[in-house]
Amino acid sequence: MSHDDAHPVSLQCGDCPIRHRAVCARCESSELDELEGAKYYRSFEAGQTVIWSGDKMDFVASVVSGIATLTQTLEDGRTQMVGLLLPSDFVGRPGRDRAAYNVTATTDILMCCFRRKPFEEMMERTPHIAQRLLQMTLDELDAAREWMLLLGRKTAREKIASLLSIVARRDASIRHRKMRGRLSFDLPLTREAMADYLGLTLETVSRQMSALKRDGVIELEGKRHVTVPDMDRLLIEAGDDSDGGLIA
Amino acid sequence: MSHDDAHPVSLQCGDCPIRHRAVCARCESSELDELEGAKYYRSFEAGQTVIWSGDKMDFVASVVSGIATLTQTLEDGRTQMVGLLLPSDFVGRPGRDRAAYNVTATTDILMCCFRRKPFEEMMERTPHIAQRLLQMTLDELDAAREWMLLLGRKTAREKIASLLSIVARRDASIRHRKMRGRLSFDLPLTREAMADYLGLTLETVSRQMSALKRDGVIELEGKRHVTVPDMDRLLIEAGDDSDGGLIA
DNA sequence: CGTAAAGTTGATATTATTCAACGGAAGTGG
DNA sequence: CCACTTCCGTTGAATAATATCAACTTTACG
Repeated sequence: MSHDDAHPVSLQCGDCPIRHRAVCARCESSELDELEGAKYYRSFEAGQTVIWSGDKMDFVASVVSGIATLTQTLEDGRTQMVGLLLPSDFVGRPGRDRAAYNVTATTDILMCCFRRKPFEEMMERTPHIAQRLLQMTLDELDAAREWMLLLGRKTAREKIASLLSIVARRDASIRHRKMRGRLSFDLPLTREAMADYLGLTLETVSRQMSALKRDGVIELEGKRHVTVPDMDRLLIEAGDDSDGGLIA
Repeated sequence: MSHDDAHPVSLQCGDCPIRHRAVCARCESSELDELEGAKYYRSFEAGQTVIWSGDKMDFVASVVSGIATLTQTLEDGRTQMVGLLLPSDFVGRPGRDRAAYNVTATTDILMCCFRRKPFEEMMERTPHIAQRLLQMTLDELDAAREWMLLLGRKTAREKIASLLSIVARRDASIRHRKMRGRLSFDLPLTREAMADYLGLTLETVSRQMSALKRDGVIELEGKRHVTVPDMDRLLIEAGDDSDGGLIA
């Protein structure tokens, strides 16, 4: 079905780049040892489908590196992205054996996997895992609700500005930079993926990107590299609270 | 601030109508005894605000009866409903001391409350509560993502049909009826609340309700009582998968 | 090069919003 | 009991926003 696992990977949990943020974040060393023994890695190339909605899903996983998307579709092909999976994010649901969404690798990705049944048993025995998963799920629920506001009530221009703010924020957080003044980052999404995220057509995305560029809110080098001369200006364009914040 | 608690209520957990669905669903009788001792009831009248986004929130609660809404707003007043709280649904987030959303009573409601700190401590000790809360949160996340598809990609007519299907489904489930053939139910929302839920204006909601009525998809008695002569027809109008399903 | 994929832009069509007028039901006070 | 008001809902006409269809450009890549 796919050429994942072409390059088997081995990584000690102690050295794992997502050790402190993933579902295992709260585990103690003895708990980590058990996970260490059960885990296995899978990798997918950019563009590959990890799983189709409705398919049997006998594993759960954490994204170690790279970006994947969760999408839902209507019968006639209209599609809506419902989540963006970044390193440390969790895929799959304990207690459910079929995927509820399509999962697609946007860049090359590496995932740390566990067979579902053993993971579920481990969760029963290990409150630290369940606690962390609850916390992560609550965060995702907040993010989903924030996105509902965007989808239901923001204009196309505000939607684009919001997406750019979020990508900028994530990038600043990874590189330990402040969210002020001049910032630049790569946009890991095609115009079509942006459209699917924002509930727009790709033409509208393109037009609004051009408009933001024309108005000096952003600068573009090539298609994917964005520079924001004034972050506050972008946040205002996004229409969020003046504190620039997601959840209050 | 409000005239809640005008009629103090007392209810044994064993007799509680949401006993088997709420956050306490998995608790054993000894655990229930502990909850019994810590709980208190609050009631709100239709239209009252339970809590404002950003306010200090020192309790968590389950909705026992009635309906409440979770909404988010933009500075200029645009508002989006991000959740509908039905009996057994949980309000508040362990580990967070400020409300992230506005909570408003749509009908008169009764809530079973716990002070937040004691509840958090109880959760640490009682995996049954944490497990159930995780399950409920995952369900809410699925519902939120289903709603994202609606907000981002459905037409106004499909949005209305989807909302009616969901209310019909809930009503059928409560009254133990099948989702087939002729069905009728009360709509617990004003046109404005429907609009806030669906990311539309109230005029568009009104027009589409009229259109569905004109086309024979629904019948209306008064403004709030809806009869669906053919449920399958409504599901087709909603644009969901032919199996009529939410999550696959 | 030549081709495919991604992106841009223009013209036009469609959809939903906005602004405005109006109708009916429920509640209030004389 | 009747005017009066308010809230909720409906409908129409004009407008604005976004989608659709289509042509064309740029970039990446064999």
